[in-house]
Amino acid sequence: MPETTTPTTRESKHQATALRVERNAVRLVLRHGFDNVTVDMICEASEISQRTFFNYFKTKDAAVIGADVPHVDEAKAREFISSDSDLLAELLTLMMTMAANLNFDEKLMTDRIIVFGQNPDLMHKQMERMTRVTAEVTELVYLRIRRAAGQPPVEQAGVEPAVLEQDLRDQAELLTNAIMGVLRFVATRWIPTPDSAAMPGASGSSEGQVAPSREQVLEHALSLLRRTLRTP
Amino acid sequence: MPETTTPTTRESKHQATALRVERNAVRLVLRHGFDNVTVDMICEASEISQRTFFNYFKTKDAAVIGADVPHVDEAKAREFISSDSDLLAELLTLMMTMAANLNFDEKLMTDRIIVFGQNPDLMHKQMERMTRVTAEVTELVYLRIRRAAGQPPVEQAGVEPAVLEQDLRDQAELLTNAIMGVLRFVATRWIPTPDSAAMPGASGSSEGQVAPSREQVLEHALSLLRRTLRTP
DNA sequence: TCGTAAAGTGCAGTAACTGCAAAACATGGC
DNA sequence: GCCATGTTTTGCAGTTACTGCACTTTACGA
Repeated sequence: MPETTTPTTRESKHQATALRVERNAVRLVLRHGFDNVTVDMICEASEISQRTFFNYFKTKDAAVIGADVPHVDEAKAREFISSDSDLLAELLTLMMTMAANLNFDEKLMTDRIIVFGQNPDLMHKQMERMTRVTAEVTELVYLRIRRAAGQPPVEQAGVEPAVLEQDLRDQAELLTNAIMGVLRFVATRWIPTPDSAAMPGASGSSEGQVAPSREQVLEHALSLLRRTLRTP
Repeated sequence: MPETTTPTTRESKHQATALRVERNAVRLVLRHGFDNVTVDMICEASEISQRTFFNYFKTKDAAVIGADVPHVDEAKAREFISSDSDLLAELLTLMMTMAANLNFDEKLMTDRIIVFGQNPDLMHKQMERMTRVTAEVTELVYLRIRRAAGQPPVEQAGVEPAVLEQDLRDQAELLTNAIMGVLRFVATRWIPTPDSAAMPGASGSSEGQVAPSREQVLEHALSLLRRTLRTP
């Protein structure tokens, strides 16, 4: 029962193949559109059999939007829970860092975002994935607002601590879901403008502002959100 | 070119068949689970050929979640735009009336909701459908908040009315997306409790509150939302 | 009652996906 | 270097959702 064998060949080869397939998938979809790309095409380009493809990815979608499921980073989670500044901003940031995952392949990531822009269905799939971790995020929000409410879990005067707690849970879930919507909004603004993708240089539009950075978009969305909430 | 012919036989027969298929689809899915129900099974139960099935419904999903796409009612839209009371509440109500559509078959509707509860994928599909009308709703919200802001479309002092208008559009879109999240939350609470579905009478749980009505759930969500927004 | 257009159907084909069992391969012990 | 062993890859056959096309049946208006 050899524990940590050579930490490489087996696993790294697997990862290399997965990455190659994902790249080919995204490239092909970018060129021909999702519906016009068959699994066989991706397989041929990646030099694997169809059966192997489905060993790597559960669905055709998965190859295009990426195999790795969004998840919450431990450290960030702790930081989030114990912070006391802007809840909305920090929650939104947290969820964005989940979406843009560990993948350090910059090209692949931006290409993917473009694909999302061109193919709403895939964007939905991605959002659907996000909702799979909703429960986790909700838990984090709950822990934070409970702490902020200054309540040790079940210590309360009267007869109904359970009710109050449930209310906090509901609030957490509600907030998480709402922020998910905001995230969707942010995502749409985040997609590279068709112009900027085509022409890095000035093509005719006056401003040199190539494509809004994540931070810019997020900041804009937040200020907008705050203003919106203040109005009614 | 006869305009309004007999308003019945042709069309009503079509609707009757569609309804029959939907009922069978929901019934079968409820009994066996979505993945264990084939289109052929639905066809056999409904006494139509598979080819006809796909003439009625684009996908297997469509038969289960219903053929009719959510849409905004003209009258309600106008009412919404010109109202000045609680924006959040009215927007949420508007979207809920979209989801629960014209179908007057009570049984079918509740069964469907149960199906949604048992099969998250279908719930997602339904939400995805909702997002298809996001643009429309956004437009309504925009019209309302623009009116509330007291701005006739493009009449403004300085050089940047376009910017202000775009900001209002962004606000509308953001709000719509966020409310969609709230709607999702409401939906989860809306699903009949497994208990109440099984046993109408008292089975052991103390309260006689069988299942929260739509109004109750909505009211709860709204009060929760308001409290949540006041806190941070 | 008949002609026409619409609705329903059979059939053949494509594409995503699954299970199974054989083949190819990598790895560690000798 | 070579063999035993477990893992990965693959081929193959089958299922299911879905589509286009051509043909039959049906409903409707004249």
